[in-house]
Amino acid sequence: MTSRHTRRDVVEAAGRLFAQKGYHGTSMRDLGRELGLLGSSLYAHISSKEDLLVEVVDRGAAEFQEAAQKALATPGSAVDRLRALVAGHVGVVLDHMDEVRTFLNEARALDGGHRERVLAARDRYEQAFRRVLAEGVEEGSFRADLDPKLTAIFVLSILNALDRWYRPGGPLDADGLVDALMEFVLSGILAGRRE
Amino acid sequence: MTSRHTRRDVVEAAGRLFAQKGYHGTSMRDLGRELGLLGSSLYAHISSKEDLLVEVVDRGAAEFQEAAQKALATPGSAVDRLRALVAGHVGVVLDHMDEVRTFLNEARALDGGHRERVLAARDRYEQAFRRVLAEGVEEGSFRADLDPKLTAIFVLSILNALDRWYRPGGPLDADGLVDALMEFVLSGILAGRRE
DNA sequence: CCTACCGATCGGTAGG
DNA sequence: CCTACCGATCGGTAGG
Repeated sequence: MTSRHTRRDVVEAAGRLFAQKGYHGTSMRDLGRELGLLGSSLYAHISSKEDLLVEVVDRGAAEFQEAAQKALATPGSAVDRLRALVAGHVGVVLDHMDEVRTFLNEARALDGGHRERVLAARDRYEQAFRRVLAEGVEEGSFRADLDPKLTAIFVLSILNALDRWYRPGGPLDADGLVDALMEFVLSGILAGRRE
Repeated sequence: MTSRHTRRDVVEAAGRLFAQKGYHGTSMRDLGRELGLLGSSLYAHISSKEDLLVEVVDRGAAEFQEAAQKALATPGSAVDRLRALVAGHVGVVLDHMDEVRTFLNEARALDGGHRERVLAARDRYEQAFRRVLAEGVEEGSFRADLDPKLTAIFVLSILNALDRWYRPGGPLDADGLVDALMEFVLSGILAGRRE
């Protein structure tokens, strides 16, 4: 056997530590220790610490983008597509927590060009929500006075905070979480609006 | 004149840089440059970098706590108190953006004891929201099946993301923001629920 | 993947 | 608040 770790192992471990302690809070020696080797040995697999961050963040971005594309292809009403977007987001958070947290919190550690690419990816993702919200207004499902841009921000604010509190295996499973999210977003909290 | 900067100046500048680049992304020399002096000169005002973080974070926590206490004292219905909590939060974000961002994002850089204190402060603040939501259920303003704990998380998720996108001086002023937040939280986005 | 390093930068101190 | 440092740690490289 030649080497016991693949480049992929290194990127995954980096995601774990960047998510936990931040990019600047993680040293290459920390990362080596996580994998059971020396910091300097990592350079057999990668060429710089910043490259690692770029790769982790890009994976997060790609997962969200893919989930959004699938959700937008959901047939039915705008409500159905919004639910698909929310369920897709929950799925990405559960399956790729570390990349998601790094994508959301560590973009500022990237240099200008890479940071702009990440912000552009976030904006594209947000557009998927805006589009579905606007469709819902057109078809009459959502309030006529709804501001798709502002509302997309509100919905995404809730979704982007999931990694801060939601723990799989707790009392609320993924389906229950999606239901609770949709009820809150669709109907709010006031009583006496169903009868 | 003896010194041109007060301890307070140092703490404020630290808040600015910690909010912008993170605790680990800010060096004492960066902080000195921000104030026009050398990194080593800062130690005439403070005793360690970590102390600075503790002080910035504590200020953020105190602002939120104070705002919550005032809001809870608002007479009227639970809806009125919820609006007061939301308006108070918006006020704190607008007036103390740097401390807020440091409080929300840099707590993990604190050592165990200090970090626990911050998490306890966040929990107390969240409790204020839970209490008002539970009151609203009891008085019949909010849905009977509402989960105050989960709903508090949703509302605070939206509020805690404000610093990521809201810019004073833009098209939406603070009052308009509070109105939009309350409409979203109270009524959701579905059409045909008012008539 | 390790050994043996490199120059740069880190938080912080002594003394004025 | 500066000068002149300190030991520790940083990201990274050469050579095997």
